[in-house]
Amino acid sequence: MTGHPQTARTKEDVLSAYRRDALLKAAIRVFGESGFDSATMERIAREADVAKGTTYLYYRSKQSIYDAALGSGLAELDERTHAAMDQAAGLRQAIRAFITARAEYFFERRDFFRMYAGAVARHITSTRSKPSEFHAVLDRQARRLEQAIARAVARREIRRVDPAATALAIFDITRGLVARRITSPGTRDLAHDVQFLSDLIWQGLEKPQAKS
Amino acid sequence: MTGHPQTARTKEDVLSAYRRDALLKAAIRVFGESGFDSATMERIAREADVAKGTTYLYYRSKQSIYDAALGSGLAELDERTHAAMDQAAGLRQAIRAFITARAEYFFERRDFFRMYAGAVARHITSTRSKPSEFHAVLDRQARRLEQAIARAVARREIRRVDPAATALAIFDITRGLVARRITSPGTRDLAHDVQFLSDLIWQGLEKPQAKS
Amino acid sequence: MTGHPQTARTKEDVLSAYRRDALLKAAIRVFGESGFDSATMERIAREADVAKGTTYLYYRSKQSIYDAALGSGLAELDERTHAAMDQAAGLRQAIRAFITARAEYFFERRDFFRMYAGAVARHITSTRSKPSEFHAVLDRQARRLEQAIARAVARREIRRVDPAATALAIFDITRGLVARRITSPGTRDLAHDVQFLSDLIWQGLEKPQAKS
Amino acid sequence: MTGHPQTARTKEDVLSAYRRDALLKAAIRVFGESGFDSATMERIAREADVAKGTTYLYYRSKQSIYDAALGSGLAELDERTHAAMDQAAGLRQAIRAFITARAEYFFERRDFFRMYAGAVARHITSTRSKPSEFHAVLDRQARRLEQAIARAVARREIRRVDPAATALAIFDITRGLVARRITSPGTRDLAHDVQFLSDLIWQGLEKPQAKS
DNA sequence: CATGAATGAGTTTTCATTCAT
DNA sequence: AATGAATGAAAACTCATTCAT
Repeated sequence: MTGHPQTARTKEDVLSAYRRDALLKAAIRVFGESGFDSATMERIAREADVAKGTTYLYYRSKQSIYDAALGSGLAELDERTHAAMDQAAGLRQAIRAFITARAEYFFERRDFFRMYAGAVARHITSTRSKPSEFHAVLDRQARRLEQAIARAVARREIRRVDPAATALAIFDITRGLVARRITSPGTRDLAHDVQFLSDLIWQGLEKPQAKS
Repeated sequence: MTGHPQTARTKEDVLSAYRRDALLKAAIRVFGESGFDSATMERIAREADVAKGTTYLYYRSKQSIYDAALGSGLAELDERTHAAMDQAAGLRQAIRAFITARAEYFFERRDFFRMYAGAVARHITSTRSKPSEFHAVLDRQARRLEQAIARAVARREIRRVDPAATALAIFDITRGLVARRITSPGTRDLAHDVQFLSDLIWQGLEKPQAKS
Repeated sequence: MTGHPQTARTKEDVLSAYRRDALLKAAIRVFGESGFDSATMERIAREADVAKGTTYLYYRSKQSIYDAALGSGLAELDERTHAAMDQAAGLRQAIRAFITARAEYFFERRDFFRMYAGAVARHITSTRSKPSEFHAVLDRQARRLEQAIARAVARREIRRVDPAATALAIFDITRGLVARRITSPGTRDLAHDVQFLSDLIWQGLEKPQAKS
Repeated sequence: MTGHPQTARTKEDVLSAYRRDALLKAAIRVFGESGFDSATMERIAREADVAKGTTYLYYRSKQSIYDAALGSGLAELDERTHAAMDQAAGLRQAIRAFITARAEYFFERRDFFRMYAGAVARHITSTRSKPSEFHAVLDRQARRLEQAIARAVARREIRRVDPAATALAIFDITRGLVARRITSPGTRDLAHDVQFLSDLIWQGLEKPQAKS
């Protein structure tokens, strides 16, 4: 009202954005370590260096901060995946890009991966099949891969496979790979494993070679 | 020792075994529906038709009944898987048997699958890497498949692949398949999907055909 | 199942009834002293000599124990009022009986009166006009007096007045009387005040004397 | 003192007075709708169009704004009541003026009435008999009516009654009338009800007619 | 003066676990 | 052994009040 017409506003906005982000980061860490139920708001607050009540200034409820944390990670993951796939020439490259991008992202953000894995489990557990924003996001992510496969089939790059089933298989393999390397700290080189899985799938998709 | 004739002892044993089993079945149902944290001892007891306190005569704690329930399902699953694989001639059959046996078991016991999926997530989630009986069991299950693959490599039935990595990929694909069909009640026939995945993997493993 | 087929059951029932009652009494005390919002379940539990959690074995929620406590007092009050009025011959006696019975009940149970007064205020406060069981009970209580008045009008015992409005006025006067004597510990004798108010109303209702 | 010319001081005073008033109005609205405990400072501030913190520049605490809001309404009510009674010739008119003035005021300010009713209940509820400004104000209001009655007795306008008890009865009847019409939106005309109650009391007070 | 972000005490409710019968 | 009443620790969430800007 009196003095800092723009600077003040901005400064506040920056602080506010900083808090939201710190809370999100803390939430990912805590939810990743403990899962939804065992995580406590108190701990999230402490890790974000704010008081318990402050959390509720930024997120309405435990569920809401959970959703936001999950969503933010998923969005970033999505972005990375697309960017990587867009660079790829041909399905073979696309598949490798898909697996690599996701695996790398998850490794950078192990806590997020834990949270993500928990969300998948939660999704399976919950009997009541609410439409679930989460399910929608997963679907969208799989769809991209699916379309790439469908196009490859159309242009006879690979044999006639069910694009959806194939995409999901790649999905599952990727998740499994990451899960394993995160729980049992990896022995070998990640790229090596990615290469192996890419090849496995790729060869599985190739058109049968004409036999002599 | 205090005068109970043999029969009485036996009768008690029977009742006791019956109770343990009823509790386990109830636990699988409840943990499957609600996950570890949201499941309540009260509900497990009620579904097993015993009083809440009785539960603690058979299992030391919530965690312990959880472990037992999970373990019992895993053991049965293991058994089925072996039985099916033992019938198989050649790796191709073995892979199909593996996928089929597990998928069928999970479909018969959806609640157990939910519990299992939750356990996997819990396992990923928990940072503290306690040795974990669960991990050991999973490992043992994968090992069987791994060995079959290793033998196939040795006898040149398939190309030289990393048996462990391959086995785990098949694991993941199977779990993903079941998860999807349980959450989004399937459209198509299970056998069809199993066939597709078996083929995908199998073709991925075959020795490159000699090109003319 | 084994030994005390009837005694045990009964003993438990007695204990259970005792607890419910102790909780109700404690609730009346605490709600009476602090009103709904400021009362705490912890304090109710402590005053009933049970642990906090125990309260929830007998009443589902704070609201529910509040309702039960209020309801039990209202029922007793109602009973007393009826019993007293049934003894009365003629409206004049009935009115006095009504005021006396209620005032005496409230004096025996001051905490209940406090709670009752709070409930009336709550009822006025709450904008959303939910049907409210409470309102219904109050209505029923007023109705009895109203009917007595209506009959007196019909048989020309008193002048033609609106029975409902009159009944409510007597209601309000009674409540006011009690409230005052409870907050400012009375100087004079209760019976005296009751007599005065009865006369005031009664004379207000009498048929105008024929003037000479 | 620090250089503000007189006008500035005044301007500030005006603003300050305006704020205090807006806060009081908002407080009455909010306390009336929700009662003391459920009302929030946040909401009062919002309805007064100031920030939460500002409230504390004008009132020390929630309790203090509550007291001020209640007091301001009571003062206005008092004023109106006096003005109306001063116009009245004779006790009969005075009683009607008393009831009418109060009822009308409460109807114009329903939220204030709700707050007032809550305050009465709060007053009954609180065991600790702090001297209570509120009690004093109520007393003062009753006193005026009481004196009018006492004078009427002295001049033999009415029979010998206890002026205090009578005044309080009229008080209670008035409050009850308003409460009922506010909670169960009235059917009939207010003036009609006021007339009825005035008559009821008046006839109750008249000197017994000489019987022929 | 005004603001509104931050705090943390306090409240209801749930539930694993114990224990007297 | 079986029961289920009792316990109390723990957790989400609210809100009066403070204080840096």
